[in-house]
Amino acid sequence: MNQSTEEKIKQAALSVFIQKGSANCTSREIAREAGMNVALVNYYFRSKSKLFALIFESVMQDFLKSMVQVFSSELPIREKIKILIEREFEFLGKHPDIPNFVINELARNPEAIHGIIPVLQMVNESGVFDEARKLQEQGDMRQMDIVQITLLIMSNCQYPFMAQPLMKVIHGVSNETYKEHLIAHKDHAVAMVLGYLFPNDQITPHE
Amino acid sequence: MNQSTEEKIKQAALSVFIQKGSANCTSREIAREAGMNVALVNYYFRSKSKLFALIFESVMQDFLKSMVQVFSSELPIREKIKILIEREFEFLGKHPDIPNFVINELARNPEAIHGIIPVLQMVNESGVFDEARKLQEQGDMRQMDIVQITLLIMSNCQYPFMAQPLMKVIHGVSNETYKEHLIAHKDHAVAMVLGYLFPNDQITPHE
DNA sequence: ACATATATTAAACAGTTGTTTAAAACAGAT
DNA sequence: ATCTGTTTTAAACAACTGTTTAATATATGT
Repeated sequence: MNQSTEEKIKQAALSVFIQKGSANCTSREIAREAGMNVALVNYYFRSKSKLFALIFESVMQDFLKSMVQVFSSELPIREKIKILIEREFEFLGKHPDIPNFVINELARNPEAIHGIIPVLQMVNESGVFDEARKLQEQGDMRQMDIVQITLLIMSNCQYPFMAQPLMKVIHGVSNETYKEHLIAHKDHAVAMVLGYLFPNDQITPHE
Repeated sequence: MNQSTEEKIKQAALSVFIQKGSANCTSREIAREAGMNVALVNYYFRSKSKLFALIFESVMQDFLKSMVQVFSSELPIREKIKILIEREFEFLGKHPDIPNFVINELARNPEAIHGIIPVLQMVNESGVFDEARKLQEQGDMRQMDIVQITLLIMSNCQYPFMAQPLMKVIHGVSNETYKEHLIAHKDHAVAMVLGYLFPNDQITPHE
């Protein structure tokens, strides 16, 4: 509970930025959420845009960290993909607003681009994609570009969370029902992606 | 070229709203894009939010129209899904910003909810989901909830367009290269979704 | 030509925005 | 207690927001 003022502001900014986006929230809103005066936000972080840059960078890190970690582990490729998708669903269950936030800022906020450099560095250092390519060459994996493999996995993980408001209204289901659909969808995503990437496997390994 | 003032404003509003979102653009910006005075926007549409409601409603219509149309056709189920995905890619190729726009407004703009009622009506009247359920019962289609089938299809169509800025920066590819990836991805989406929904088919029917 | 309704403009309105300023409250050291 | 540096506050700043007003231009019908 004994949290420094600086940390309180960061946490409030994280919450407000993700919920409303950088353009649709005010400095005063962040200050109110942190329970203090507006001037303090600029006292600690110079400007709203500098604070945003800081927050966005850390969100980008969290957003891609789990993916990178799984791939630098020593598991067989099928397990890696399975665990990757499961981890992604676990992460998104806790932070369902992050994909929309990230994609939206990247598309609409020119400043957001700067927050990406350290993430690129992390991804490159991890050698994720090189390893994926290697596994693809030596194995029975379907031949397709790494970009598209990434798309395959991320589409089926992130979109279901991003589209929650749309899906709820189209199908007229409650929050709770949709959460159950999300849980069930995880298994479909694993089975479908594995089934497509490894067409020679008869039955997707279960459990 | 002989376009009425009202239509000019609508068109400018459509463009600006989709590019920047309802919260991140100004009435003056819309007026400037339409080449006229700010006051005219309110003269024709009363307020910014009324104009937005109008635009959002029509975008929602376009957004879901093709999907509904395909399903009320008389094709066999596999063809329906294939054409549905291909149409979706065609539509998104022309309007890549719409999914992000729709999902973002629904998540962050309370007013956007109102724009959905006529769309719901359209979807209900079309009987899309009832027919999908019927096809599922009588055929060899994998048993899964309609919500999840919708998710399967929309995820693999819309996300690749929504994530374009993210993917470009992660994989370091140009606009043109990514466009090629999108084209190639369409076939993967068709094959993967059909392969998963109809597990008894040996090989996905090709062309 | 004139009268009337419509379309368009520049200017103003009150409220909000990010940011700065100057004063106050607080801490710790001497 | 006094000094010193740091934290916090209320108030102010100019710029910008959506919206309105009152005046001007344009079109239309007679």
